[in-house]
Amino acid sequence: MKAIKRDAEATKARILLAAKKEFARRGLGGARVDEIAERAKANKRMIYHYYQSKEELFRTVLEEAYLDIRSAERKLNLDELSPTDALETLVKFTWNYYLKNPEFITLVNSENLHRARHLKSLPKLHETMRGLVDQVDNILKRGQKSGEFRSGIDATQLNITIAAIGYYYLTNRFTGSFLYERDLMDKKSLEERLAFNIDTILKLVSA
Amino acid sequence: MKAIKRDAEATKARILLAAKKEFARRGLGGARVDEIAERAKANKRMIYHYYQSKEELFRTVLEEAYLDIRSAERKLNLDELSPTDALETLVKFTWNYYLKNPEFITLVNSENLHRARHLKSLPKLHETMRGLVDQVDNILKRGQKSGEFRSGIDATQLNITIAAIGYYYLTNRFTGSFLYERDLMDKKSLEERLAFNIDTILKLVSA
DNA sequence: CATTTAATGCACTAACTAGTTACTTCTTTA
DNA sequence: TAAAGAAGTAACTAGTTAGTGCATTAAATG
Repeated sequence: MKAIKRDAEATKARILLAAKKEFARRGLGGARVDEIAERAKANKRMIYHYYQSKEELFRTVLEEAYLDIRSAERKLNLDELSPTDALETLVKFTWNYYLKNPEFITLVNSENLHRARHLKSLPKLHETMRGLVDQVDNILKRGQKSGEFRSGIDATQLNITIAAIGYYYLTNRFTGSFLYERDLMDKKSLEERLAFNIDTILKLVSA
Repeated sequence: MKAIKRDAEATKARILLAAKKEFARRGLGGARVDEIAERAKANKRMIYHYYQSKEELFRTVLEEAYLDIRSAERKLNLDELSPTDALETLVKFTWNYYLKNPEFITLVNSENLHRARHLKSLPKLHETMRGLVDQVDNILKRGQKSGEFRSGIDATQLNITIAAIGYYYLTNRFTGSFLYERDLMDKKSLEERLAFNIDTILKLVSA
């Protein structure tokens, strides 16, 4: 039975969600602890009670973000699809995940600005990541066997490329929309980009 | 004849260079004006004398950065090369520019975190950018005519993709090296990535 | 050489920010 | 039901940071 006025778990979760939004909006350096407290409808003291420091809170947010995207990825069950379908599904998924979770991109950018300092204390993520590369490697091998794909494609490079063509477009949507003088985020542009990305990847692997 | 102890131009330039480095290292929010002054071996008062505010200084740094990459791009004289060579040259150039000027990437990231707020007061950049897209469009048209390239390729999408496959790899080099458990920045990895990128683009356009 | 103009330096402030202290209020359980 | 422990609050601190006022010094000009 949950308490109404006092619920540690709920408060902790509210803080985490608020932190995710604030870190995504302003980056680690730009985020304000007071702002996170206000968004979470919690007292600032509670943040330090549950998460010790701003950096530790960031670390937790980052870990959650990576675990979430990888967990969603696993649910795709790519092994059950044909190699070509599997790859197309992965490209679509990656694109849509970035689109629906824009905070993921900002968090990763922020972490890279800090030279992956926080990630380094999260060794659990290695394994999760290895799984993804193995999965893509598997698709590639199946595709080669069936004659759909050419041989000699590096799974890590392909993975990076699939992420890159979506990530870059979305992370640079503001400067991009300005410089190319078109709204990169309207419905038509987004559909066009996704189609282009699928094309890029399929042409890259095809025999 | 240049003054020795007082040289407005030199001081101004030193401040700009120092600001570029500091903004690239920490982002707009994380950069410290005192640090810029120290790096520039100038008094903080001089920064405000020449650039009015931290944001105005950032704006200037950003404008310089965009003008510099576009100016370097123009020097490639892509129109004098065969379509395939021109495209390969552009992919190589983009990659090497990012590699040698890592601050460009960080500045762009920072500007996107701020929703391209500063860029919006720099209308001059539009024209410079239009030139680039036209140039790539020209290469595409020549390639289609010669039968090397397929038709129906959007120049803006291609441009974005050429930037994306290099940019993503390099901006995420810290998280990437950690997650993929390999040093993405050692000589061999960099060469491998460039080769993969050239391959990706050429397969994308080929007839 | 004298006067003006621009460059430079020091010391300051007003606002902000991560983190803490000291306290109150609620919930659980022996 | 009393006591202990956990959840929550408000006000504060110590340090930092962008931006300035004002005096000084060097170069330009007539």
